[in-house]
Amino acid sequence: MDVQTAEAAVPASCQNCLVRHQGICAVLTAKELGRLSGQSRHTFHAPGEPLAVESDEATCYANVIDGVIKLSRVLQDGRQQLVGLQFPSDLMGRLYAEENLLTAEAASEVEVCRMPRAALERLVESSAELKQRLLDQSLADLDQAREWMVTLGRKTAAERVASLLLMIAERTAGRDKVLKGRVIFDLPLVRADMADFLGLTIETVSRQISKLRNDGIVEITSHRHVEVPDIERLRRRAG
Amino acid sequence: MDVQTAEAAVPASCQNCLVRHQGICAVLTAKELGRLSGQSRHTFHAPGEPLAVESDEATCYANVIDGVIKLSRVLQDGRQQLVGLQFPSDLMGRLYAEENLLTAEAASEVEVCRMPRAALERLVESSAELKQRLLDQSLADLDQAREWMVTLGRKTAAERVASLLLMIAERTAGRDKVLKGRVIFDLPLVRADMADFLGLTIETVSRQISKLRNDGIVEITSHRHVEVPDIERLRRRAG
DNA sequence: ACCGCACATTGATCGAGATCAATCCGGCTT
DNA sequence: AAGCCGGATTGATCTCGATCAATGTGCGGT
Repeated sequence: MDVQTAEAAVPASCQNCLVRHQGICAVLTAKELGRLSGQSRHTFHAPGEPLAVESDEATCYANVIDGVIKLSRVLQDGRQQLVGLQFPSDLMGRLYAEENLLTAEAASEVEVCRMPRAALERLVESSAELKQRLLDQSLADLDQAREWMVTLGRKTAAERVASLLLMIAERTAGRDKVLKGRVIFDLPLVRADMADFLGLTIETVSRQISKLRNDGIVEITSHRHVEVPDIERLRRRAG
Repeated sequence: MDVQTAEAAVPASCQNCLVRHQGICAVLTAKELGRLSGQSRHTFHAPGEPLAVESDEATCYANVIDGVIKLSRVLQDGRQQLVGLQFPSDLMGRLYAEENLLTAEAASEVEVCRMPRAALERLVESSAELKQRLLDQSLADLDQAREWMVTLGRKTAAERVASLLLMIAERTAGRDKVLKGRVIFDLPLVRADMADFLGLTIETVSRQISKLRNDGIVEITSHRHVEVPDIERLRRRAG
């Protein structure tokens, strides 16, 4: 009964949310969820649409519901580097930052749940579990960022492209299909984004993908749809 | 009086510690410090000595007292990438990790204060301030790692070397001398380490340093000692 | 003072990936 | 169906940084 009443108290907007039981929402009580959802709004964004711009004032956090968001930094002369991707249930926004350190834009069609900075930060102060969750998340993000430093600093173009496909396959696994080693997914990124993530040019990314295709490591139809017959072979290519 | 008695309760080993009022120790009470110091031991390490090895069991955390520690990952074939540096008052060790994700080794002569994993983790559970400090630290580390992703992915060799000198100058400032724009410091890294941090070769690092010297951006005597007459000029070179 | 060794610099050449330049392809509009 | 347009592929050439190879330099030991 308790469970049912508690669940009944979950706000309607959260009831059938795709990430209700993932990410930060997983550790919130119905009451906390209620408080937060009162100040949150779901918004939808087309590919390329900016959700946050570097050095703008940071006004809100956003929980990713669906789609993929790319995080990037640009140098004065326009050179761009993607520094991370955010998948559903990831929280977008650097905790405690007064201004955005990164630019965030929709990579694919995206749905997010935006909430004001103060609302989340207050909740963090009152919920040790939430704070723990955020600590765990930032530690995992740090691990990932360092993993990419190795990719960017020491891997060849071929290994970089394989590493990216592998990373996306792994983060997507479960959401899409996996049949005894065969992984199927859709790339959330266009070639230019892949190049900006990997510190390469579009042409080099394209050539390396062609090579992977010729070698039977991946099967690609329609530029975005990827099938990996044997994920271990891909892993070996990733260095 | 309270302050004095509290301070008197600070364990002798912490009383004149160089980082007593920095890093995680800054937020600990005399009592907490006492509990922790009972299980801690100061150790000294020569350059090159490993303090933790990738994929070994993680047995302890270590607070850096003096010197610099390099964090790195190596690929199977021996290619190496430094993914971070730890300066005095930084805590070495990935929170909650059962095994080391990175190799840590002394870059210079190093003094650390080692404590068992369980001791620190228990303390984190009992001190919200400590947990907050660790959250702040991991967020800052994440910012830095992403900053380096830009350097590794999109900057030229010349910009990378300038970026590294700048970073070390900034993290060292205060510890060493700064006189109206002129920054003086000692490199904690040999050329090979710099190359592994920047995703370059020793030769390229050396050539770029020579170029900076010829252009009057830096003055270098004895390979390790660096003087930067105008830090802003260096910053412009860093892209 | 000399040697030896580790680290650093400098030079010559090579090659992976960038750049420049055509196509190519699939989805949309008219 | 034709035309267009953004993204992707493929090819030719160039360039930055890697690689290969000496040479230089400072420091500790004898």
